[in-house]
Amino acid sequence: MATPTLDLITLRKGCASCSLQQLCLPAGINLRELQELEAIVKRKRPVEVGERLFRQGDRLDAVFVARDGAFKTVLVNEDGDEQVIGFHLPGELVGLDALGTGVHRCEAVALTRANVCEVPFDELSNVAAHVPGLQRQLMRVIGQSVGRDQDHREMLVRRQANERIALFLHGLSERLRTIGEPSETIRLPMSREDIARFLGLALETVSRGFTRLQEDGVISVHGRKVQILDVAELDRLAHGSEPPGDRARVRA
Amino acid sequence: MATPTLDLITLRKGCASCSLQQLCLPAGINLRELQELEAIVKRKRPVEVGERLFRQGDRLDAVFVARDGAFKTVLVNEDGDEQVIGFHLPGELVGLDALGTGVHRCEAVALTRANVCEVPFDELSNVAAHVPGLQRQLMRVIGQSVGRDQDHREMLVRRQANERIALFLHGLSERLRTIGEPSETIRLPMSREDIARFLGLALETVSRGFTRLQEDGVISVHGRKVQILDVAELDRLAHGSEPPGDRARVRA
DNA sequence: CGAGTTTTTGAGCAGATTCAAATCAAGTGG
DNA sequence: CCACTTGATTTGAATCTGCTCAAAAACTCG
Repeated sequence: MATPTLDLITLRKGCASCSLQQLCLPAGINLRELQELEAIVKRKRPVEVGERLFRQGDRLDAVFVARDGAFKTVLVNEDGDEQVIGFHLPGELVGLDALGTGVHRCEAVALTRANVCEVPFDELSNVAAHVPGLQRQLMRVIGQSVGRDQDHREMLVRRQANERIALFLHGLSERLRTIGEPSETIRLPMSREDIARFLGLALETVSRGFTRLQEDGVISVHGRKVQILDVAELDRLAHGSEPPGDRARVRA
Repeated sequence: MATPTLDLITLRKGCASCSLQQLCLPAGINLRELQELEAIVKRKRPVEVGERLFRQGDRLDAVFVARDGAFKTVLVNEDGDEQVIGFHLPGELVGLDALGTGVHRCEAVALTRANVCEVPFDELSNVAAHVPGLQRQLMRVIGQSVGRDQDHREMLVRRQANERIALFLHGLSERLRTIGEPSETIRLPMSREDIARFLGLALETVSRGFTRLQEDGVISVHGRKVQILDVAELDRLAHGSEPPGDRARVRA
């Protein structure tokens, strides 16, 4: 319901006019090079909720970027239960998990209806090989992806559920801001269960965490609609300053 | 105490005769290319325990590979306590964390006395740019590094301390095997505290976990000397099949 | 062999999990 | 338009795991 006209434009006009241009692969290359990149980018019909871009064990043949919508990448273990290893917002590459082995270790599932660009990996490598700007940018987006992985781990090592949740919301908000979306009034694309499986918590613990943050006046929650009321406080909680004791008042 | 003669050899003869050749950057390139790579590799004097290869905030100017010994990479937060984000065995690249921003997000600390190869990153990029085999291999080792990050996260999302510990030992053993070291009789290069900070647990919990595994006959522990007695069982625990109930016997 | 460090062990407690039930949101079909 | 179904989220109560603090035991290394 948010950006139907935009989609049409980007669909027609491609990278050059895409609002994500500065964040995505095209960043920092000139027009001629852009055309070369654009020649290999495929724009597919919208992906429906629950559809997969690739599955575990698939050979790496393309990387994907959502122009809108959101994805999760999950690891399904032999018992059939899934572990969420990442959420992907527009402009963030999906599929880099296969770089090492050439085979996907996880699968990418659409959390919302989404439009994606598909970039065949071999061709991307080829173009990158003789377009230094793209090479560099590719390295950069890979690096950013690694950075998000590290952020994830920073959440997971926190021992307090509330810290993990605060860090999660904080990080999500930051990422929304960098892609130019409202970062304080959020409609979460993922369920509580997804969040729980992402944070290594029980679903109920996530729910309680949200409630707790609401009681403390940090956010307001209505199902998946979350509003950040006190950015500074969320920040503080995320970076795990004081233990939740009542010393907070003393220090403040 | 383990490989002093080997060090001398690799020191003199370089990549071509290094036992890690097949795992490290040189894998899959021909002799001429190897010489080109070798020309930029610096081999430094041994690094002492506790020495750092780089610190948080340092610009990325080189990546490192240990020929022997071990490193940890840590993140030190504002409160001064450190989070261990990785352990690095011989042949595994250290320093890739800076790919995204060009600045190191973490610091690399020697856990043992170690010999390292230092590869200036710019020069590596240059050589890689016109040596496709190296380019590919670079991607591969980056990918492997990403893979190890994912393994780490797989540990961290586990909610049971014992599962995390089992997964840790299991993964370490596998990695030792791939570099051709004894994988079932291990001398851990890291302290319980390092492991705890790596797994997001209290140090005591790690210790108890080891003890528990020993009581169950899966491993035998004497301080840092660990012997894996029941590989299959460790595997099973790591992949978190049945909850520790007594159903195990029924299924067995 | 001692001093210092690392590891193990113990006891009590706080926080997260589990299981269960209630509430809420959003469709669907009458 | 409303009652009803279905799925998601929240809340409650009891249990259990892992944490903290404290002390003992085992290693390391001059």
